[in-house]
Amino acid sequence: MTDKEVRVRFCPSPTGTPHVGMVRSCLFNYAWAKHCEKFGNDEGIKGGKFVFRIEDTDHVRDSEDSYQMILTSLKWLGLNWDEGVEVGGPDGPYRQSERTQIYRDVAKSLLDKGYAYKCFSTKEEIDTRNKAAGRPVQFGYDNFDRNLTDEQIKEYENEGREFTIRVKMPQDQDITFDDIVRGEVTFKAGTIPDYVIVRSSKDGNGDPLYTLTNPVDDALMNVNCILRGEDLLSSTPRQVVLWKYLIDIGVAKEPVKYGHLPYVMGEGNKKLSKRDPESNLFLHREKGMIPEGLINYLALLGWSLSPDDDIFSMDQLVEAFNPKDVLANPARFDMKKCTAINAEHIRMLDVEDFKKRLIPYLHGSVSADFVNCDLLREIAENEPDMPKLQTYQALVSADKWDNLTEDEQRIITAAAPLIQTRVQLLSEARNLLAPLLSKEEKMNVEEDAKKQLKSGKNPSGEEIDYHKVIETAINSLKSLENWTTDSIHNTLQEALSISPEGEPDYQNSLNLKPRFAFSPLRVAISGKRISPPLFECMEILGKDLTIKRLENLD
RNA sequence: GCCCCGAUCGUUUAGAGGUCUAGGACGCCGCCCUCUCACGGCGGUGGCACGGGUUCAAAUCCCGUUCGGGGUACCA
Repeated sequence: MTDKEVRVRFCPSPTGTPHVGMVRSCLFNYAWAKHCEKFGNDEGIKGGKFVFRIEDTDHVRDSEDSYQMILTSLKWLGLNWDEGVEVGGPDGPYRQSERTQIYRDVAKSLLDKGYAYKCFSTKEEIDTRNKAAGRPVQFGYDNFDRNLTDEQIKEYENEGREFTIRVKMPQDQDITFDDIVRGEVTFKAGTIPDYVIVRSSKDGNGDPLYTLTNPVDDALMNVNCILRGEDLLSSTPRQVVLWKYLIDIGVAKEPVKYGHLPYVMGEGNKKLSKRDPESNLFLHREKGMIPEGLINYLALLGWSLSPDDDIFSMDQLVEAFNPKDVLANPARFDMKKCTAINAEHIRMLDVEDFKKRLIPYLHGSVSADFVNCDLLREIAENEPDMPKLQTYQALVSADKWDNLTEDEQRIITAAAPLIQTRVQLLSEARNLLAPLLSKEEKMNVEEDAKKQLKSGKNPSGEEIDYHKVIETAINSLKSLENWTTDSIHNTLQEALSISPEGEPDYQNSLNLKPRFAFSPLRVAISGKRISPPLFECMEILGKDLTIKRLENLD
């Protein structure tokens, strides 16, 4: 079975808020599994499975909230797994906290076979020996207990001393493996000391550590392709060695390939940390990144679809993706480009789809009681590691369209096509839609909009005050029966503006250039310098409200 | 200290010895379209870290240097 499919996995530790680097790793694993499933890999193996396992062996740092958030994230992004937590599979359970006995058994086998040994040295003893031998403290463990005699071991055990279990690293040969992303990587012989796989205890049943649980589970779950972060590159020789031992004791069946994905960096040259806002997946979501946009952008970090096309769908990614094409050098997360890519995907959305995705971002502007996203920001800023899970989940919850009033539905339906090219992030819709959703008869004029309220000159040099423009507009609109965008446009143009080129001059027009004619109206209607198209806005607002707002402009 | 990884416009990416006076995208600047803002269209800005090799020929291969990153945990 395992020789017929490529098996990859994503195995985060549930610590803190999901971040973009983690998502990118997950994405590439997902894409490769799906690619192999649909198109086969380079060796003609057709079949791919994506396993999702949780590595919760660090009881201090792990949290249930974090686990739930990871689930929420992957579901939101559509990165569905074939085997793993929640969905099950042949090699469960998929949470390491439920697999402790498995690791103990493997550790025992390793000990019996002589691939691992009991280490009674304490940290202090190791440091003391290093100091005495003139070695720096960073030298680390000196493999001292490897050569303990049976008598010495007995003696320590009788004393009741605690011991860890360490894996023997070959000291006389280089360790080489072929990294999918980086090519051949070699670690010099003798540079890696024997390492701990089980925490200290008196009976050898201490907590198993990542160094053991991770390779053991990969072996047991028949994973044959490991795509993971660059931070794990230097622990790979240890795993390469352990993997050989695991094959010998029958835990692993076949060799495994490694591919180390480059870091996602923040500004400058520092790794994107959990504290950086742009690393926080939920913050991106709150700002109105859509899954399509975020996935597209993240895939672009270290990979590209083609020389001249930056915008692509998950299907295109799956079809083209191959980890051997991933670049080895780290990439910086650029919010501007990420936002621009998101904007492209927003524009590609079906307008019905677009308008519904807007709803969670209109809190405060519509009647229904939606999630307060400002709370999310507050949480993220103050407690990046301890977010309020329920709040996040509320944002994920079902479509709220039906909770809107009929009037709100009407307005949003009419306005959605007007703003679709005007937002890069869904959260920007709120500002654009606010004047349309509001029933205020007098708009509060924003500071930079006030500058638009200036006089214009007509062709004969006569100065026309904006009050005159508004008054003329009101008079012409009052008698307008057919309240549509086109008729409003025609009416106002004939009353205020110069006639279009080639047309006869208007008889009773103010003869202003369009920007002088219409800017004051925009300000009266929206209170803003920037708004959706003016005449459409007027139609949506209706005649009464439009005229009221014009009358109430100071 | 030791080990490992990396280096093309501001950012990202194309480039696997000649097609490169280095291409695309985002950003930035300008112009056009235009009721504002966008969208769309057109144009511009801007880069092979440095030094040695190999070769008729190097962004591309090799070696150094520099700079950046990671590891050197009873974290993952």
